[in-house]
Amino acid sequence: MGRTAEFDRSTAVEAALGEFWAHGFNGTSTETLCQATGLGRSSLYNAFRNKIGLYEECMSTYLAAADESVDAILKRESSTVHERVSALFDDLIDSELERRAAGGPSGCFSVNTALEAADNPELSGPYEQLKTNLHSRLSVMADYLRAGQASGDIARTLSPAAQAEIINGAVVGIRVAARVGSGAESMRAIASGALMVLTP
Amino acid sequence: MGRTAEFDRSTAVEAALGEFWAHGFNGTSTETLCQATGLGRSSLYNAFRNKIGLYEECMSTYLAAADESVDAILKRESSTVHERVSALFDDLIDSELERRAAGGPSGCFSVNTALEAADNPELSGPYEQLKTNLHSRLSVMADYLRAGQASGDIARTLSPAAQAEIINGAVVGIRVAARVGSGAESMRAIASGALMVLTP
DNA sequence: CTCTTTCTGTACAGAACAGTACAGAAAGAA
DNA sequence: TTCTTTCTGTACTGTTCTGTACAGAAAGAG
Repeated sequence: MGRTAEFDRSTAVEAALGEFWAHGFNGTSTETLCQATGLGRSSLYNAFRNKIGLYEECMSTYLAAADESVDAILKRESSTVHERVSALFDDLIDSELERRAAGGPSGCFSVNTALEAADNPELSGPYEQLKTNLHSRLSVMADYLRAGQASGDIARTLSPAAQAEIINGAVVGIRVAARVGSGAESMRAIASGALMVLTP
Repeated sequence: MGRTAEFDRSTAVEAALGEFWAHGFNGTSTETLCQATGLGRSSLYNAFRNKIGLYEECMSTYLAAADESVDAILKRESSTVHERVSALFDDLIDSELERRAAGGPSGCFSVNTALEAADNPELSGPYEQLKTNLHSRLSVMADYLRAGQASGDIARTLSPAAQAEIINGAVVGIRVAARVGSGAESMRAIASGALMVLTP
């Protein structure tokens, strides 16, 4: 059976994610990753193949957690569709503020990756991961809004697909604002703009 | 007086900007910058001090051009405030599509920098440049919208400052969408959302 | 022309980088 | 115990990186 690993894989991935999130792929050295995870070089390369392999696992972990957090809010009972989308923004803004207060990285790991990976063939793997996730998220949101329009919770001024794009755009706007150190009011303003479009 | 330089400074900066824009600061080597600008290492370091010096000059150039382009549209006579903001989005989306068609870098150099520089002390110079520019842009836009509210062109539902944040958020959303390869409809949807908030 | 200054090309120094080789340690299997 | 497998630490390889040294080329000043 062989010697058992001394580290916890998901803890290591979480630590590596923190570094990649803050400093990007090119801005994070393998030495830094060893220190952050507590792993030696051999263990790190043995477990994740190489730097890109580790990055891809960080991305998967991040996307899965993000999806789950959104789903949890959207599936809440006893509230209207509009209220749940509003709760989504509240949750997003709260988590940004908490992460900032805790000294963690601001903004969104997948937006960071999107910008860094767009013209970097080495990162085409994560870039495709991310685009696939974006499309599925937009389509889930559009379906959700379509139901909201049918039930009268959501304005019918624009198509569900367009509204989904607007929500996603606002989420991106808020995360970038967080990254440049904007205050809570700025983020809340963006959220309120998107919500106005949904209000019947 | 000494030997005259064989290269044109602003042409070189433009070429370097293209590389930084596409691949980021960490993703662009000085060797690549030499090739893109056509300068030898000595000339490059002699003219711009170091990699960061060149980057800062790219940033200044980019921000000046962006400011000028926005100002030109906002100062147009013979149209309402609402129409000019709408023209701003049209121009933004057109330029993204054109740049994409021309094989140039998508998205926004300053948003890219914002995300890469946020936790990178080496890039604190450009990061501050960028934040200063953002604040001045928001304040100019808010003043502009305040006048629009007074003249009845712009809805009074939200404060001019909040509306300025919403417009800026939408611009960021559109630029990030462009970076991940989204189509024109996606970008236009985001623009239409922001414009709805401004419509009286 | 000659002198001084500035630019340019080559070649290089020193550091940081991603990834690997290998020996030894740990742990279950037989 | 002994064997086999897997993990871990150290040391290293070759590459790439930013920045510099220096000699020579160009161009105006006197």
